[in-house]
Amino acid sequence: MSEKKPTRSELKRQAIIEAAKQAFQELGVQGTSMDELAARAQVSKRTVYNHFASKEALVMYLIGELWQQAIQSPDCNYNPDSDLHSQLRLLLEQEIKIICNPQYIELNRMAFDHFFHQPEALRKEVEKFKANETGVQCWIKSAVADGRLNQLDLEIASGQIHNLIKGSCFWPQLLQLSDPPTPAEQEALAERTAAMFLSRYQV
Amino acid sequence: MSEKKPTRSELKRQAIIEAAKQAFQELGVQGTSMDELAARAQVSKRTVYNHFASKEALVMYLIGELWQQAIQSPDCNYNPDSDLHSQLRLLLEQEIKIICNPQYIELNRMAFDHFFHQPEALRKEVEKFKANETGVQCWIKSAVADGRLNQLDLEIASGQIHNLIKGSCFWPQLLQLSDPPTPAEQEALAERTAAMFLSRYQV
DNA sequence: CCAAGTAAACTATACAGTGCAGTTTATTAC
DNA sequence: GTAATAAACTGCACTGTATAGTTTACTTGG
Repeated sequence: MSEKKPTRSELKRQAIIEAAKQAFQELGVQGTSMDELAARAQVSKRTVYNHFASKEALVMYLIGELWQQAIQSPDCNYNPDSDLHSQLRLLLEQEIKIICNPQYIELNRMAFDHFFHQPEALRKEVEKFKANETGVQCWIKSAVADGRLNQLDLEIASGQIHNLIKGSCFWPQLLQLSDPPTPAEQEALAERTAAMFLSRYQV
Repeated sequence: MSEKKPTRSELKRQAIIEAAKQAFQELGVQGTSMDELAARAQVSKRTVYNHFASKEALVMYLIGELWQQAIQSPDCNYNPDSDLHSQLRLLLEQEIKIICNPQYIELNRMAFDHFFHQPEALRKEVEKFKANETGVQCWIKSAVADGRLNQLDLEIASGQIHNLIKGSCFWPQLLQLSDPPTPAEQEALAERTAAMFLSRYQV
């Protein structure tokens, strides 16, 4: 019974947030008026403004909120006693799964929409996501130190991996040019990316 | 003397087009009002509407015009008697040069801005650009037929090359996340992309 | 002369955000 | 239980601004 009852105010707030996520994704931030938004949330426009000082504030809140969910990045987990290929493949599968997550795409779509003409602000937002790329970098570093990969430029090598991945399952989805890949396609992508990377760099 | 005199009307038209290119790139399509545009072109707003029936028509005209300049794709040019690596490297350098062309980026930025919330129309526009990718495909096919590359899936293999390239010199520039690469950087990109591709697929 | 351009006012619409009077809901006091 | 009270929600009219596109009366270059 420590379960709390959500107050009415809380319910309205959630309705607004939910409607905003939906509408912003569907119509774009620019394309969604606050009247439209209030109608979707079945809430008076005044109430929207009681919860969020401005449209901008609402957008920034959503970006911040969704951003939180996407932080957790897979660990390094380099294992000196096991096959490089299967290790890398597994690591990439994890990264791919995160990137393919529709919410992750949504967030990026909204952020890009909002920031498309503010390159400075966009740069800042995107930097946050760079954190997700450190897992692979860490693994590569370990494998090089262990003498099982040739000397390489860490930035470039990990960049190559991420370009191979994102080119298939991030950019096209961001622009809705293709549907998100199925789990089977995700596995195939991890497989061939690992294969290509190791062909190039494995000792 | 067959050199023609641009009529005044022609001059005005060009001024409008020039101002539009500039303004749309700088402020975005949405962010540029027809008043602003006319002011930049030093032309009365009515004159803009005499040349272009609507803002939409102007945008579509620009997309079409710029698009024309970007079509010519490098030829196949597979040579059975020469080094694979240097051939591929050269081919990629050509493709990279096209992709890095600021006008090419501009065009895509404008198109994406305009079409971001019309996935269907965007898909159609982007398909036109797919033509640019056939050069590499043709080369790969020739090299495979010549027995100097292993069997491979053509779509996937050429996709890998283009993902490696675009991840470095298209997507980031499209979103103005980084500056266009210098010629030296372009060469390095061609070099390491060719190297990676051949590590994976060369016999 | 006249086709084209010009300036400026005008129409119509859309939208962010505010003000306010009245209503609902939840809490507290009796 | 019920009345008083505070807080949140509602509906709606309203302000101010931005912008696409039009109209009109006037000018000018070829």
